Amino acid sequence: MQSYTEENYLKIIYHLAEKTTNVQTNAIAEQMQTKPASVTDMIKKLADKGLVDYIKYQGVTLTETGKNAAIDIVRKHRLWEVFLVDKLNFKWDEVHDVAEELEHIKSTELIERLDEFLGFPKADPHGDPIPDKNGRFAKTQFIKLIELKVGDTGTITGVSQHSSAFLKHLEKLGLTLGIPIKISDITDFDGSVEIQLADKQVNISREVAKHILISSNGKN
Amino acid sequence: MQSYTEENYLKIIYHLAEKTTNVQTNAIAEQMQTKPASVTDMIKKLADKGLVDYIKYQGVTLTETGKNAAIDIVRKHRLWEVFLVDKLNFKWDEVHDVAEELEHIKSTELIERLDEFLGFPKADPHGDPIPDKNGRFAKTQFIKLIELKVGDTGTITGVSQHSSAFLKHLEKLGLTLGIPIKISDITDFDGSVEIQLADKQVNISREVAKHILISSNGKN
DNA sequence: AAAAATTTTTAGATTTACCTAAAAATTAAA
DNA sequence: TTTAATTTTTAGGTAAATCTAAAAATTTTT
Ligand SMILES: [Mn+2]
Ligand SMILES: [Mn+2]
Ligand SMILES: [Mn+2]
Ligand SMILES: [Mn+2]
Repeated sequence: MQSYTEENYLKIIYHLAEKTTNVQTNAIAEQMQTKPASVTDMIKKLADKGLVDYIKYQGVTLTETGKNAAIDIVRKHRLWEVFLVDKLNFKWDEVHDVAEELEHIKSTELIERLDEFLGFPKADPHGDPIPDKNGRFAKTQFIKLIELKVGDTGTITGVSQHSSAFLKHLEKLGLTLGIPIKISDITDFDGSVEIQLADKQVNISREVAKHILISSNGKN
Repeated sequence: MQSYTEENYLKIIYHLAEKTTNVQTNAIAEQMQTKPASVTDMIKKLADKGLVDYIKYQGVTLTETGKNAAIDIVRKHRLWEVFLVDKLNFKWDEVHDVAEELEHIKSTELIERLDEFLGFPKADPHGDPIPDKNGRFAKTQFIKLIELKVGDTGTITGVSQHSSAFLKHLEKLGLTLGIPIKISDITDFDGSVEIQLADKQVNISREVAKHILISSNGKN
């Protein structure tokens, strides 16, 4: 059994490992909002427990055990987010912090029943996949909206930025999950993207377009 | 803001204060499953924070602030228990431990929405009253089943013992919340109580009868 | 391949919540 | 009202998770 803190380290290492194989001390420190020296201490502890492989100065990778533990926490986090949005009517920009706490509640029974209560959802309110109780989930192939060309169509199925400010912005524009879109223009001047929605057109900056994930209906 | 541990101390002091005015160090230690020396340490800390009044060797009492904090934790505990039973189909003997963890999740918004989602319940699965968001709740006047005389009738509305063993026992006998009962006999030999239910008679020991709470329909 | 910059680790402290053992105060018994 | 038993506190320490400052290793730049 891991401590609250150890669980947070595992989860953060897991997420960082989605981008780089060997996760660096400084990167962990930044995510954990702590100092590199503290990270080194914790890494040693996790290595002693067999949760990470660690070579001094070379960063860490999760062991199979460590990865499973991390995925379990991700599962809990995302299920709780679904609960908060679907059952308690939270907005998608309001759920992350509470889920950060709820994910540490230790009860397998609780999570299985919650999963059932929610109807075994496949994705959380931000479009991120929810691992099943065996830790399995489809590695979804999203395209970043910014990679689409004029005329391409698709459906918004995720975001790669979870800050409240960003999510509220999308909400205001009507760019929420499940919304079908078509790229109507890409501005020469600043590269901003004009998007055709069912009832209106909206213009978003490249920065915003980078963080919207699309399941493409095929290019044209 | 209190730590997880401080919250547990406050809650335990609150419950102990329902029986005695000045709560003793040893009593707290027993409930907290820790040593008296540790309790003294924590009491000093809580006193410094203005959550308890403390005179050396004289025990503690909660301040107004401390009491409010304690009631808030009790509220969360009981609401989560209702959630677990009503929504996730846990049995009344399975919810306490998980609620012990959930009660520490820090989000006023979460609890208010949960309360609403549950339909603003007035009592938890054990019949204990749930304080409203202002900390107010009716001080329910229960009679212990053991105090009833032959011929008295009433309804089971609470239990004063929350152990899984006890609750499972009651469940098996059909003695659950809301069940109307009538005392049909009190055995001379061992003082055990014979109870008439809608469809059957059951016999319970004095020890069990002590921990069943009845809202009386009046004596006869 | 040095020098410079960056990253990571070690060393030594701090804080929180514990602990044991022993001293002090209070309460109960003789 | 002494003595005995109980309760509570103090003193001194431990383990987990931090921190700062300084040393060591690695990487990047000249
Ligand atoms: Mn989240
Ligand atoms: Mn999410
Ligand atoms: Mn309970
Ligand atoms: Mn209860």
